Amino acid sequence: MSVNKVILIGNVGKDPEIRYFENDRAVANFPLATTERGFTTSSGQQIPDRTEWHNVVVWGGLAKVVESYVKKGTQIFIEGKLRTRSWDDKDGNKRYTTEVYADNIQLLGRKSDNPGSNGPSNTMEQQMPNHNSPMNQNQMPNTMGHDDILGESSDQDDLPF
Amino acid sequence: MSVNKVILIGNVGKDPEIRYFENDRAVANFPLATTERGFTTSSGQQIPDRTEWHNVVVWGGLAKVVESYVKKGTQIFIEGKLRTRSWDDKDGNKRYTTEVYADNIQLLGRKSDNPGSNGPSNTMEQQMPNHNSPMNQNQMPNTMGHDDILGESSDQDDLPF
Amino acid sequence: MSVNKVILIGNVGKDPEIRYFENDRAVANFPLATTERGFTTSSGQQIPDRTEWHNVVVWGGLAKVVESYVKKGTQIFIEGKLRTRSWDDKDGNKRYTTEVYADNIQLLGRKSDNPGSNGPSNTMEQQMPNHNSPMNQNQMPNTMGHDDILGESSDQDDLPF
Amino acid sequence: MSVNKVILIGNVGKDPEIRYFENDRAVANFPLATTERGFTTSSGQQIPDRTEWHNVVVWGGLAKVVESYVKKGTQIFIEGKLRTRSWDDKDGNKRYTTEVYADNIQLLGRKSDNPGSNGPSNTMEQQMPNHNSPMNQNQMPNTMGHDDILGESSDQDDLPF
DNA sequence: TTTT
DNA sequence: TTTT
Repeated sequence: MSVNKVILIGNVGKDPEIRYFENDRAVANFPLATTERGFTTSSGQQIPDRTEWHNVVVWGGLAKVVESYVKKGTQIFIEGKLRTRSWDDKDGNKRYTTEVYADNIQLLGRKSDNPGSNGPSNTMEQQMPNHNSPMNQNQMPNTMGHDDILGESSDQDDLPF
Repeated sequence: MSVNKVILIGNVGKDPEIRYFENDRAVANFPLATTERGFTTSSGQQIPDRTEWHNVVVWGGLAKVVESYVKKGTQIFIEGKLRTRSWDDKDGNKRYTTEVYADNIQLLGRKSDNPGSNGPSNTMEQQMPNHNSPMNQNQMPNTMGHDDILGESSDQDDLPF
Repeated sequence: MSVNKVILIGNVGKDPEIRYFENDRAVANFPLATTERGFTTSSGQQIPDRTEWHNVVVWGGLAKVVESYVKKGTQIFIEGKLRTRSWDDKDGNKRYTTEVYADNIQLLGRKSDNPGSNGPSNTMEQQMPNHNSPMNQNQMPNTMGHDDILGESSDQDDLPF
Repeated sequence: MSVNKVILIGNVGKDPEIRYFENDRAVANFPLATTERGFTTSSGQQIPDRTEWHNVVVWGGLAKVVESYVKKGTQIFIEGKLRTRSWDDKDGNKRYTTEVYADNIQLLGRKSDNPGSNGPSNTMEQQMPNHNSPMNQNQMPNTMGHDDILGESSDQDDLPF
């Protein structure tokens, strides 16, 4: 009776952080930026570009692939779902963080961008969606303090799209 | 260079709140629940259902349609994008809230579910209507030659979902 | 490097046809109608509603659930992928049919629509995407001759969406 | 009451064909390939890669952007809808062709992949620009406080995808 | 007919 | 706070 789906294409803001748990279970976290192009309204008002940052979480085997192949700057496609978890801040206040749990990741860019293409021919898709373990709930709040600026990316700013 | 898309099907948690601004611009807010079915792991662990709550925001003409036709309990499809905004709490701490800005909403279920359904034939989409040129219409009158009647569908009535 | 995704919400045009193979593998086929609302152009031209028919194919365990719970008239959400297969018509000409291979189906409508809700609490999602078996390629062309009319559905036609 | 959505990421198979009509209306057509990775089944059977070809149709202003920036080999993201049209072949038989009508296209890959990239900063979307009210902008200047630079990303260069 |  |  329900659908909860997120589809993103953007650039990874910093190298993913990977943590391993006792049972060799892994989780990767990284910020992803999507940028909406600005425009000029009919009344002449300039609306600037707007960058949105998404907290991406990846579990299991897919996290290990992320560890190997996703880095700061990588352009990726993500399919996943939204999840908001709560945690207590240092003042004892309840805080909420919304994350994108990815179950499919595609690295974008052409072959010529990826000279060292000798890794696994992996579609990076999870066979079994991870349900929320209790451990999951207890985790620290993450990836809320990125220190990247995507605005300066003159590398991509003169693309027409 | 970017995609930021959310697709949800769920149930509205409470009647939408609508606010109007000076220029007759409207915004609607409501919570939407999506529920993931629980399951039993291979090791026998019971994973319960998990409900996710999404903060939905709707601007402009679509907000007015929401005001008329969406209410607590309504099952809807939403297409939109993620946006995280910050605000300062009473202790001066920066807080973040992630919302889903809807630009397409579809009411689901049968007519009998939607009592107030006498309004405009509105696709509830914030877009230019698509490219139905006359030529297009002529090429494809009714593409595959169906001649049934899909009305009075009391036949959904023994479905388990 | 690739994404091939289809998302549909529509009404099933006729009862699904289910076929079973030797290894208890099942496949279900049915037509699904999506209807785009007509509108009036700025120049006053009337653009009528337009119904699109999709050939939906469902494999494996999901096909069995379809057999039990999907019927003519059912409103469903489908997530799947596009696949075009070829076959030879009686004159020896190569023909092509594009189908939507569903890997997630959600039945829509409210509880009150589904009084007999005693079936499996099934999210109707395939764990393993079906790849194309040779048998698959040899199948007969299907679901191209529906005999339903969705246009007469006065049951849904006065909905505002 | 309906949703008809297609999301593709793939490679353009040949240079788009553009046709112009009397009223300066344009349409672009091109094939797009998506490739599903092969795999080995649990019983040891080798399933090869499988490439799917999609007929993409683009109308209006977006067609002109396609003319300028999309060519054979380009990796693109497409959002659109399915449409099946019929035509009569030379033997008078009715034939059907399913096409993807694109209403949003994003060029993927880095600038260096897109030599002719000196055109308009165009999001290639057939929609009204979204609801960036000034208020919106003021509420969320740069939401999460990043201060990195994501440019000169030569760091994609050893990815296997 | 693309791409990896 | 919804729904099944």
